[in-house]
Amino acid sequence: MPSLPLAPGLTYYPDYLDRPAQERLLAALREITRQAPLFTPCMPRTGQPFSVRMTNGGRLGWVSDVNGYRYQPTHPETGRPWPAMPEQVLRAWEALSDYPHPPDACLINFYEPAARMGMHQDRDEEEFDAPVVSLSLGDTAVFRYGGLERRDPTRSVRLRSGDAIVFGGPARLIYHGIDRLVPGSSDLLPQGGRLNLTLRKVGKPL
DNA sequence: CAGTACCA
DNA sequence: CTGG
Repeated sequence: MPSLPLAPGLTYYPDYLDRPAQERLLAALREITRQAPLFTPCMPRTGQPFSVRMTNGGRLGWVSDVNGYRYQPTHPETGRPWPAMPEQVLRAWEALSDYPHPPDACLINFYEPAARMGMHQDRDEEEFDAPVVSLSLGDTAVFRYGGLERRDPTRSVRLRSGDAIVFGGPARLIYHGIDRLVPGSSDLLPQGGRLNLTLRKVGKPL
């Protein structure tokens, strides 16, 4: 499996999923969004909505509302438990994470063509020994990454449908975000847009 | 215990 | 970029 180090601990796997695998994963995600509809998260304190909508699979899901960021076992609107993670996603974690326990959470972010994600760190977990594994589906995204401090210099790379990226070791807590999508860059999603899955181990293993 | 994946 |  070809891979490129973008920075120490940050590894890029171009074309990790071939087209048939992307289509199978998309079908599984449609089933998840049927059980657990996309919701619009908002910023703590201000209530400013995100331009990205999200849902989750797995034991825990990441949510954000006026009260803050957290992981919780149920959907914020339906109150039901999150659907199971797709089998494919577990296989990707086993292949890419080099971590001996399964992930607790699969955050599913849906980007409409104009959606963005500001620079942030994934630091709401307890277990930073486990990496974060990210899978991209649909339109190409301009992904920006920096260092452990907000002011550190940044670089960008385009993430295309089927690409994977792993944030591990010294890159586990780097700042990263999505500047924009490249319109019309994929025909996987009929209406355009992008799905991003991030797999995380939230709690310390028993 | 505080912490802004937002915006200005 | 920083602060709210």
